[in-house]
Amino acid sequence: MSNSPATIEDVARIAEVSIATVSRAIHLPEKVAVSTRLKVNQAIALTGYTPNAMARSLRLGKSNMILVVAPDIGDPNFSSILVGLENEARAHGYGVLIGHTQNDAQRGMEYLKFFSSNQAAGMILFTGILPFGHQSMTARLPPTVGVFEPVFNGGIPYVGVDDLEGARKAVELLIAEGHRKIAFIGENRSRLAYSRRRLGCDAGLDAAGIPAASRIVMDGDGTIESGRLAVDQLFLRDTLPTAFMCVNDQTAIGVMLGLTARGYNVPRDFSVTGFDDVPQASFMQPSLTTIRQPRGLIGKHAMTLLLQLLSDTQPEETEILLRPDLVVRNSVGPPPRR
Amino acid sequence: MSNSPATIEDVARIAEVSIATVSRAIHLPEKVAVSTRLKVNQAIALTGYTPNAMARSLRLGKSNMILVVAPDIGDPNFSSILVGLENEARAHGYGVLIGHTQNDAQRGMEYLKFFSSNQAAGMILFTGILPFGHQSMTARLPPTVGVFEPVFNGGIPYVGVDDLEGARKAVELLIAEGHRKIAFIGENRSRLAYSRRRLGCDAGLDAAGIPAASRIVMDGDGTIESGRLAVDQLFLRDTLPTAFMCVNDQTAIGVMLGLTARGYNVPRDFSVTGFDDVPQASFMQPSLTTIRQPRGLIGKHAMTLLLQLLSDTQPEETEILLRPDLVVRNSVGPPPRR
DNA sequence: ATTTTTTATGTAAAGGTTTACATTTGAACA
DNA sequence: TGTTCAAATGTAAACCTTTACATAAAAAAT
Repeated sequence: MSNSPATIEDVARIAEVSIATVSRAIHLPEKVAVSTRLKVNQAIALTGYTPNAMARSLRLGKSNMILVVAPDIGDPNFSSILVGLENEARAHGYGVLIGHTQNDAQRGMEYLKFFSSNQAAGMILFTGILPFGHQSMTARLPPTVGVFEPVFNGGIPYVGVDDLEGARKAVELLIAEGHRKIAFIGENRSRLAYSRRRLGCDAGLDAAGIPAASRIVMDGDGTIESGRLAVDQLFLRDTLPTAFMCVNDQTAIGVMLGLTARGYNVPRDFSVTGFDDVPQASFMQPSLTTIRQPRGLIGKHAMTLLLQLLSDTQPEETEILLRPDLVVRNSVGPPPRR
Repeated sequence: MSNSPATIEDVARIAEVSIATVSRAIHLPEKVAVSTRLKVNQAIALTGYTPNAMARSLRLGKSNMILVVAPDIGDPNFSSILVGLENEARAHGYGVLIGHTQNDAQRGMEYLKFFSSNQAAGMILFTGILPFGHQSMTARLPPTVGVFEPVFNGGIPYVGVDDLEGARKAVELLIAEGHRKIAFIGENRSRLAYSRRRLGCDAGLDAAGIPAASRIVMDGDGTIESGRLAVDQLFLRDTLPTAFMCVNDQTAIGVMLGLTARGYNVPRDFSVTGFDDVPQASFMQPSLTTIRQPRGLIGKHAMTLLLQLLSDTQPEETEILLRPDLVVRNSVGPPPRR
């Protein structure tokens, strides 16, 4: 029992074979005689041998780590997706590295080093923007898959929820409850997922024959604050909606906070919907009606896709859209009589 | 411009020196003549050379990755601590790997492979229990630091908030408001942080001269559900408290949900305090009075400590306790008149 | 019994670093 | 001018794998 970890050579010596045979016994067991395979396995068990991942990666010219880049690790959507990613990665012998950029291109660039230094084989992008400056145009990108939000620069496979369909379900619920004046909160041109949600909202309103002229759209960046702000701005106008369809749950929370602060009751006076179903949504007062993101599944699929990319299997699909489910809670009711 | 990444040899050729000199120019610049240093740096810039981390780790017998193990990545406390850890790690040339065990010893064991295979140099433990079975007693552990909660097995450095002091601040607020019948919700012997909070609560009650006989303690595991359950059980008894001091915010949320469901108003009928100040706490109705965890700071300190351990610097302190701040919001008021 | 084919194993190189040791260079000294 | 010493650089080994190629052994074919 030496105290430094066992190497393949220790195993070979004990099993009385060459190191090549040990390596083969591990990676190509069918190429080695049953009797030797047995000896090798015993030696491995005896020594507690684990292959040195560094030496392996060096020889193979390929790491077994996946870098997950997010602008904000604290995003309530992030952790469940990460769980999905991590499970799937581990099942295939990969580990997960994380990095957060805080929307700083400088920091993004630093993560590129993980690839040039061979520390990571592929990348999962949590937000739809390549975290690198425009230098990245010259350096070719590592195998990359976007999650949660389509990648703006294009050409990068993406796994997420069907935003358009989800938004449509939300607006259809509001229409079914009798709402006709519906405000869309969180218009944002630079967020592709948000644009799609806007499109879904419009599609639903179109289908219900609600004239474009009567629609209200407020800008927002998806933060609680932006939701609150939108409410304040709306109350300055003369026409108020009866329902707020928010681009995400954070915005919806902001809207509800804004309405409550003004003494209104949700859903009696106004209805509110969100999107994402973050954990918080179910504990609001009232609990928030929203669209569920299948976060674990998104992570799983994205990792599968990336692993395919890494093994040079051309994946058949370049955009996987998962089904969004409507989660009906207590923030939606019929519009008040006027 | 070849398409495979530049190696130290490419740099050496261009700078017209040996690879040893290049290596030294990078790691021991003072050992190399100014003129050559210049040539080397130019060659590095020209080639875009980044040292191959695998080769480096192999040679050094040491990885530059830190494994962060948590039972649940989705824990609302986790992400901010992770940010602190990651910032500090990156500033010292380390990367952060994450793993979640879901309290499964089997999974925990798998993460041990990261060390035997040299993929990680040290470990941050997010919860006070070693994630390995009892085999770990034989294999010696990698350099490890606990965060958020002291490690049960002992002997492992720990960085967290001063739980006792924090709990004491919370209970003192309740006492100052006039409460005398205070229930502690979330007693749990296997969670060291929770035990300390209980101790802090008792200390505050002792100091106020509130007799031990009049105290109420309910078990709980820190989940929302356990908070709700505790309320249900309390209402079966004949003596009710006027205030609920909860072991963490999740529990407090559960308690508030339980009280609201029964038609009571917080803080008019009952007061509630939490612990942690999770993001959700400020958006509850009413917003939750709680104790703030300096999460980013905890991460930073923990990583500093671990880095010291890794460089064989014996750290002077083995337990770093950060100051907990009371965050006064709207869930606490005077007890109702009876 | 000899040759050919198949199967199992071994040998040695390569992957990109770091660093102990050896060598060269040039300055300082006698 | 020749000798000594310090500083700067180079050479080569080591870290641990994987795998192309070579070899040996066994099985199959002649």
